[in-house]
Amino acid sequence: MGRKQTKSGKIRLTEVAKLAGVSPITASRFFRNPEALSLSKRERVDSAVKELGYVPNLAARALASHRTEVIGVVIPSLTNNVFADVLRGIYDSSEGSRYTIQLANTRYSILQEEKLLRLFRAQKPAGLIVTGINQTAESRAILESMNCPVTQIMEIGDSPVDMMVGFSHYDAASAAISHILEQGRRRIGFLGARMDPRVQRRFEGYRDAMKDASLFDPNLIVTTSVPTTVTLGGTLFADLLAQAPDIDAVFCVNDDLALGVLFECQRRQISVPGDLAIVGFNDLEFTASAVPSLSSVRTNRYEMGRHAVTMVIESIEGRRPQEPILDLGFQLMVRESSTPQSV
Amino acid sequence: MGRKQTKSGKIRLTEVAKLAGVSPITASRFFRNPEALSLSKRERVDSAVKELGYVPNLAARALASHRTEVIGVVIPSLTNNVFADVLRGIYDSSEGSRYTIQLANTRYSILQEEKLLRLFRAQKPAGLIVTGINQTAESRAILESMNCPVTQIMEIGDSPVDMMVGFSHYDAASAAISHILEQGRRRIGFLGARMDPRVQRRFEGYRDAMKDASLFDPNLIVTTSVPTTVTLGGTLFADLLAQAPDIDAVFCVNDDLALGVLFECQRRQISVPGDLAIVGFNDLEFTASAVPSLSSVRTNRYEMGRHAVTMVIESIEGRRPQEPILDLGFQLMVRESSTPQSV
DNA sequence: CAATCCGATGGTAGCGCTGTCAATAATTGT
DNA sequence: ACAATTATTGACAGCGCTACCATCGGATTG
Repeated sequence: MGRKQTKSGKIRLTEVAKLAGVSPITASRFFRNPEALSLSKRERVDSAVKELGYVPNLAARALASHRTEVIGVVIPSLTNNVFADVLRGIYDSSEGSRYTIQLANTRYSILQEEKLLRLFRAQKPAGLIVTGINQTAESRAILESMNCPVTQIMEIGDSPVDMMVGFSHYDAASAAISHILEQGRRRIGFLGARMDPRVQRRFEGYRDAMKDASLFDPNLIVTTSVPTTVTLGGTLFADLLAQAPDIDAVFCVNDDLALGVLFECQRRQISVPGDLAIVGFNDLEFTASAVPSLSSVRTNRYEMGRHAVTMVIESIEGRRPQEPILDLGFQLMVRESSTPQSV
Repeated sequence: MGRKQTKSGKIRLTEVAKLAGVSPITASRFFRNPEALSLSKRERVDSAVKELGYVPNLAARALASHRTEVIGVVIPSLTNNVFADVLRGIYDSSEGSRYTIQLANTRYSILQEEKLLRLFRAQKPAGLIVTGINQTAESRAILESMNCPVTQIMEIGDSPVDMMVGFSHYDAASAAISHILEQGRRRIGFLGARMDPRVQRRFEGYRDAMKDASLFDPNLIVTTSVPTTVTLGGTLFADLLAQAPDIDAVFCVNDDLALGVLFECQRRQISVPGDLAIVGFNDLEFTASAVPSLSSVRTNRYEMGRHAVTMVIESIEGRRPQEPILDLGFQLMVRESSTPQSV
């Protein structure tokens, strides 16, 4: 003790080992499996590490061990608020751990996804988190050939590549429609933008719920492949009104569209919920303070991110979760926009 | 040609070199500096790479070269829409390049920032992008000791660590206030949440503009350190009304707050812009379709991300930009919420 | 035509760490 | 007390690539 690192040379594991009076390999084990060391050596290495301010060289570690401590995350969009929340959960959960998050963005392109997955496979990540359950056959094959835990997020289905965290978009949409029907509304419009597989599932939930009630009508439906915005909500709603002027409710596949509809109603002096009920999806923060407050379906996105990372890490470290499929469910948030006016 | 890789062994650079009939080091140069190869060898290596499906081992490369191809990005928040746009620019710009983005989130903690910077320094990134210009002395020292290009984003100032891309929050806020004053409003409230350095600068812009007009009054100011939300906008506005019932305008440090104010006005039947003008900041998408549409200050966030990456990469590759400071400016978006009612 | 230079190529020697397996010390059962 | 077993520890080799020279042929020059 009392020695200082003054030489120009950087500190390698060897230096730490020398100072601690152990072999390099023992020092190495200190990081990977400290329990395997005797208490005395562990303490000696520990203080040597601190004294020298040693930082492991990750490249060398990866090269020697044929492993990395990277968890790959593949999401389709960075713009979408929804993924921001998931990402926050992912980064928060990874923080305490030794693992690093490597983010990749497919921009909703299937080809891009395949490319990215191939890239990830080449880098041998410790784990992988991918969005959705509708990978192409090719992508799925890559995922299955990947020699690491994989968690699919955002939705759940029958045949996970490995693990899944999400909820049923179909059920969530059905629940929303049931709620609107219970309010006595009959002409329920559907507004959808960027019809990715999950939005598609919400549509199916809507469609089947309407069919079950014998209220299905193609005129009630307006969709587009354009990315979602608040402004788009207004535009689509205008289209919907043109197609079906007698609607008394609208189900929007996300809250941005719902807000756009609300604004458009204000513009056209359509009373909400008097003339029209609105229900959104995702329960973004603003829904609660809109006037009238917007009903929505709460999805546990932050938790989804957290769980996904936790499951992957546990799995990497040999504690694979009992249940590979985790259903985080949803909560219907009934607010003013879909209930009788209380004034 | 016509040979197939069937052996179990993975493809290393050596295999590529053998197939191409060159030495490994020449094959290596093919990736780093193809111009240095003769055309014939370049073609031979190229086809060997393709035939074998060779993928470089990045860990080995990093270990041997003492460099990585990672650009670190340090941002204070993942929740904030503003950073989502910047990130999109960053990821989009990095995509074509050989560089990988490594994202880290300080959650607005100075200590966390120092920790992350230290971590990055240890990993020798090829470049670094950090948020803001108010690093602690310690952080700044780390940045300066970092042996790579560094770009500070979101705002600009006098003494860049290396490079900067951003705009003047002070000027942007001043411009917003001037505009409101031009509308004949005199009692202009200030609403601020999470007073980070940039928000602080906007405040100063507001304060000085008000002082210049001899209209400054502490009662017009409501701020909090709580993270910003739409709901919070309503709450702060209620506080402001209690403090200064005679206000005729509000400048909000971001659009979420502005939307919250708008909703609160709807709730209280305060006419906008009749009784109250509202101006937000950032020009998020929804401002244009709100009723009334919300005036705001457009900031070029996506471009900021793009430029930051480009500047860093150019700099890494020896083409350092002439001007280390890039001012992306802002645009005052004047909309209904701050102009005379046109009805 | 020799002296010089330059562009293209290759040989050697690691980068810093960990996998494998052998060696040694500590512990246990009978 | 002694063999058998289990915890600790270490030696060695090598992961896949590139830095650093050395080399070599050919173009340039006077």
